[in-house]
Amino acid sequence: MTLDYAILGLLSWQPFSGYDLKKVFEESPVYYWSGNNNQIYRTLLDLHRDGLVTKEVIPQENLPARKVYRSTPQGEALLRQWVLTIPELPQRKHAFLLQLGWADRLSPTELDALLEQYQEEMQALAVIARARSTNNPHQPSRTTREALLWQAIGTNWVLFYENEVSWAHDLRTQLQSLETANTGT
Amino acid sequence: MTLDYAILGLLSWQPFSGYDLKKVFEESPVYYWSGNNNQIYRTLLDLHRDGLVTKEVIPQENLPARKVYRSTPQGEALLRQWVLTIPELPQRKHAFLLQLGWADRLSPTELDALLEQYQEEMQALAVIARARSTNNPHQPSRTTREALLWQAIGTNWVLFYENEVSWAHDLRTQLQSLETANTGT
DNA sequence: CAGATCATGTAACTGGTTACATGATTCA
DNA sequence: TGAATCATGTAACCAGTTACATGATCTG
Repeated sequence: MTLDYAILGLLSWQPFSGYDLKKVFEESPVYYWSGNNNQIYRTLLDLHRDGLVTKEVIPQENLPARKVYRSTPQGEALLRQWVLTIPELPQRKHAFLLQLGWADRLSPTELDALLEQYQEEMQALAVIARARSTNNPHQPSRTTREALLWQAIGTNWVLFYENEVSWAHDLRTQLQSLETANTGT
Repeated sequence: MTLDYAILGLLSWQPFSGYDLKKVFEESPVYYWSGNNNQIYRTLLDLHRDGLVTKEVIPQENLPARKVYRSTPQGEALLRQWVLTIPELPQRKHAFLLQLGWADRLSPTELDALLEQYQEEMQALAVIARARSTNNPHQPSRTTREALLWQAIGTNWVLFYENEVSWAHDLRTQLQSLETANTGT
């Protein structure tokens, strides 16, 4: 799994509490996980048990104590080791493609409506991704190189969505010309 | 979940046994799942229990009986309903991007090696995807339109990988020019 | 003789999601 | 008054993977 490394990375940059992390996961598209408590709190316990992070308990009046985690040298070492690891292949779960595969039973109008909706959703996500890649507080830029890297990560998401947009657009025009070819005869 | 619809789709096209389906999932990149028995056999039982498919048991000498499934009118109706459903957003699990986010602790050589490897892997997958999109027995083409749709599905995968290739390439040249800018001063 | 292919299936586990629980404080 | 924010955590569940088990037959 990668959630532990994702958290370890963030903690190697800044101290965070579980609650903070949850918000990072919710707000940043790079951290694709559904900001869900369960895993975050449990991984923090694991990381702490393994000596990869330290835990500082900060009591608060009338609120549960904040537990702030920081990475240790062992954590840093493990992180560096992971970063050098051979790259994992990106995985896509593209249910819509399967849906399309059996969409020949739809009328031309129904099919185009489906694709139009998809195209618009992807367009919207591209816009959001572009906006967020420019101003995102959840990414470090301690050096020019690090800023460039995070810039590239943002760009990757933008390109991904834009790719889908133009693909959907192309398919729609292809379908349309096929339609006119059929009726025009 | 979508595995049930994926199977229902295939069965609406051709009769398949669990074993057949397993191979389809293994061989086709569109059906991203790891051709794993457990889920396939269990979904088939579920689909049959719900009257969406029929089961025909074909005894064989010295081999376990083949159980061949076919979709029923109810299955076809449910499939059509699903196909009309609002498109699900594609999900990416891109661990490598996270890895990159913390890769500023690597030397320029280490970092470039990582990206080079990624680029090559994506290039290889693009080639495979392109080859498979042209000759794939696991996709129906009962009409021109259906053939076009499956063609588009294949193209989507190719574009996805090619997109990653050019992204990685761009990033590498950016990093390199940053390097020479630094050392050149 | 070892390993692949045909064909079924089950057990155990990991990863991830949703929903629940507590309880004070602030804001509309 | 109802919802959001701060901050912790647990329970129950679903999806998906790996590995195991059987046993004949074919291929290198």
